Amino acid sequence: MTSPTSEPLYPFSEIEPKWQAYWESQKIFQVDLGDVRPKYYCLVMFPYPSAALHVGHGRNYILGDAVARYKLMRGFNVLSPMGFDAFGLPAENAALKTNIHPKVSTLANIERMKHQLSQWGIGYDWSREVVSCLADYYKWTQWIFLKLYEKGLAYKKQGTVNWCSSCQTVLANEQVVDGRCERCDTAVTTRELDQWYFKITAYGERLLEDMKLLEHWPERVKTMQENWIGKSTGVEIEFPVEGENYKLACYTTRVDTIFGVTYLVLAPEHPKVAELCAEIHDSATRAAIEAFVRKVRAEDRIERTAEGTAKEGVFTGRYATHPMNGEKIPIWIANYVLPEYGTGCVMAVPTHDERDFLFAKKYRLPMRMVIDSPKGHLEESRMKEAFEEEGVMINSGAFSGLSSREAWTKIAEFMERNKIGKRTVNFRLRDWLISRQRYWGAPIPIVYCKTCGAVPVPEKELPVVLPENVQFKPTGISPLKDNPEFENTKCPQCGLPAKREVDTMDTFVDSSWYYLRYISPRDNVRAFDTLAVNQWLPVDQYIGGVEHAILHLLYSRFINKVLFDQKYVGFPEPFARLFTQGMIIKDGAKMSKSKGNVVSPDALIKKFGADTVRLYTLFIGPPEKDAEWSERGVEGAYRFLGRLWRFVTQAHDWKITGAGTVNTRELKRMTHEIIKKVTEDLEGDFHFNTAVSSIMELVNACYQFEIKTDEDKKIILEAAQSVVLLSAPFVPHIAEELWSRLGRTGSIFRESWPQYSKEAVRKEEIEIVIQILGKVRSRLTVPAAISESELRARVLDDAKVKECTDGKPIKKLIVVPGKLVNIVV
RNA sequence: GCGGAAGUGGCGGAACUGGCAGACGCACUAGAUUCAGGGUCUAGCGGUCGCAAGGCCGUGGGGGUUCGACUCCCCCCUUCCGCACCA
Repeated sequence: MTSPTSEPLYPFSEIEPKWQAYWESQKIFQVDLGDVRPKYYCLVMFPYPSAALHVGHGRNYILGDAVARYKLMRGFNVLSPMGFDAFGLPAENAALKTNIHPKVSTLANIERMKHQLSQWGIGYDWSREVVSCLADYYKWTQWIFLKLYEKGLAYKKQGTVNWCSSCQTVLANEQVVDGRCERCDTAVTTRELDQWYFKITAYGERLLEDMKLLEHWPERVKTMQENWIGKSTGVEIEFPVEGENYKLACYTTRVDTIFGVTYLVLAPEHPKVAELCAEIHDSATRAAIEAFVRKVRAEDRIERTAEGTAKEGVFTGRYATHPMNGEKIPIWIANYVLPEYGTGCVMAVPTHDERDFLFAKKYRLPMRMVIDSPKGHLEESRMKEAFEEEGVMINSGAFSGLSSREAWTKIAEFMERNKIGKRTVNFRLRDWLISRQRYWGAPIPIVYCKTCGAVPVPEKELPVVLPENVQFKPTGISPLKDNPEFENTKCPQCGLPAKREVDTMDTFVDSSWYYLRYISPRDNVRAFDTLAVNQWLPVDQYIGGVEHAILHLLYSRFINKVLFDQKYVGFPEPFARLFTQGMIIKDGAKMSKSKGNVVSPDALIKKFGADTVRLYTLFIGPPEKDAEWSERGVEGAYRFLGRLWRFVTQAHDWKITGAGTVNTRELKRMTHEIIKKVTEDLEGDFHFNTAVSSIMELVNACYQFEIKTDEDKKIILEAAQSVVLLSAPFVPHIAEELWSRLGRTGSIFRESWPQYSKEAVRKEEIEIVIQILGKVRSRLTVPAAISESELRARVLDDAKVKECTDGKPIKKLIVVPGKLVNIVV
């Protein structure tokens, strides 16, 4: 353990504040949007302003900063902005305990975070800071709402919604994780409420389709979005109801099993349930059905939709007609059919659907096999589970004998010709519920007028300012309801007294467009400047946590597409490249205050300096993977920086006196080799961990060098300069300091990234591995330019080869140029 | 169940397009330093047999392709993540 009283390995505590102040005074990160250099928009997901950052949060900012600094040195005009996703529940909940207004605590947290970020040496263009809870920002969030409203993409409807009893507000589907509130982990219940939605379902197809454009997004994120959107292709089939003049529509993806339908099932919420039951004259049966419907509707949504939940149902006493064979099909109501997916009515095929199988077994409903397994015929009476695979059609009229796959299309076509059904597409994606019954959010810009109805607040009257003097105790009704000054207004259309919408918007609306605002953050006539935005976006590199794979990233893509359709932006996707970094784990768990495993950066920075924390964070492992934080590892990084410091200062004074095991030519070659390696690591998927290890190798090699000639001085200086330049994006403070100690003036971030010379990288002599039957038996050092025939001769002449082959005939000699020779005997 | 990612020393992890497995770091061992500690430097560090030279085994398991497999193919096991009664 490094003792706190020991001398520092290098004067980090002096140089770090010095260079941080220098960067600020030199405006290194302030961007002139009109600069001639090619643009590079490097964006780190803006954080919620929490009280204190830990090293896990740090990884995010350090990665982004390393990318930004690297691109700066590559000659790009780099935009690296930062802001705060400042509305939201935590501040409001804290306020209930501390009595400090959310605005006050949020702004204080922002200041503290900014201080921490600057201590880390993270460079941003702070002149572009956006704070989503300030009126000059949320004014435009409200404007976005109006843009959706104009196109019918924001609407209000009564429906079953997720309710968190602890947060006292509704939640979007995306915010319910395993049946629990994403924020507070309380089990989510349901309520019937009249709420505002964004019609994201209208964009389901395009959100899916345009994933083709997201070449540089992680596969897992794309897969998660794909699953969430949940597109399925099937057929909607109409079943005439006996004794009625209407039909029940069923959605199925397995139209090939149509001849196996032995009953229909309605969701208890299906609109036709009441109508069907009204015709039932037996009052006891009717009462039983009504009781069942009431019971299921009252059930907890989450429990009801869990897979293991027992299937229950009642027979309605009514029948439908099978559209293909005219059979009489009983109509049931059951808990396992969901009202919101498909048509809320399912054609049941017990033989080929496991859920229908279980239900049919329980209620002794008939089954009919219509697809034979390729492995042999199955008897309905002996089946233990449904056969859900493909096979050969049987008992299916004219379609018998076809493969089920073939029959699928033929039956669908037949149905379309005969107007029985039509092919349709279904999505699992639901509309985005954006109303929240809490205080700390952007008010929804709608006014309710007795004569005009719901009227959008005109753009000119934005922002609808969130009043500050509000009792925001959560009651399940928006606290703004208790503020007559806010609620009472005049109808923008007729001027008569009217009431404002009192709900606020989901904070994910705030964060779904902030990346546009950074381009013209102080513009008070429009949300963003289309021309400038089209120049600067899509974002070249977006960096953030994978926890936003669905929520924020799907919402942003959606909002961007809405703006694209209205020609406010000229690009269909907002983020060209996405990088999702892994979590930092401590003692096997994610860092959190409640677990008490939080590693605070403040003490570490004090003890080892920010560069050490940065270096270790980058070196800890592949940035996209989770990694376990280790204090020992931090010390290793610190020791390396000490070694780097000593090396560069000694190299400058020509004091390198290593054992001389690395010669002049070799050191030059290594220098260029490592410039190449580090550059490739950064150009690829941010392999910072291997980039750092390469730099370590070069420093190690330099310590093996001995300066004897003037040429040696030149070479060691080149190595030293290269090491400093290459490490600058990772450890900017020490790099600046060493750069200046090497006699250079000005910021190292105004320097160009080093270029390697192909000439210097080339080896004159190479070591060839000699394998016999794939096993390494010998090595041979030969000139790099050696001809193959010459190499063969040298190999066969090798003493070790002669010994191992021992007169055995050589069957084959495989030569991999520049690498190895394998001898087959 | 479906989908995704992964499995390499005591640990974190390297390994280009099939070509020397274990780079770099941590931990550890021994030694050096007028050496309390820390720091620094030198050497060692997958397993196993051997005094050594060297041999054999080794990238979750089992098969296969190949002159050659951590890498490609087939089967299986395990872990993590996402979705999940979506018809």
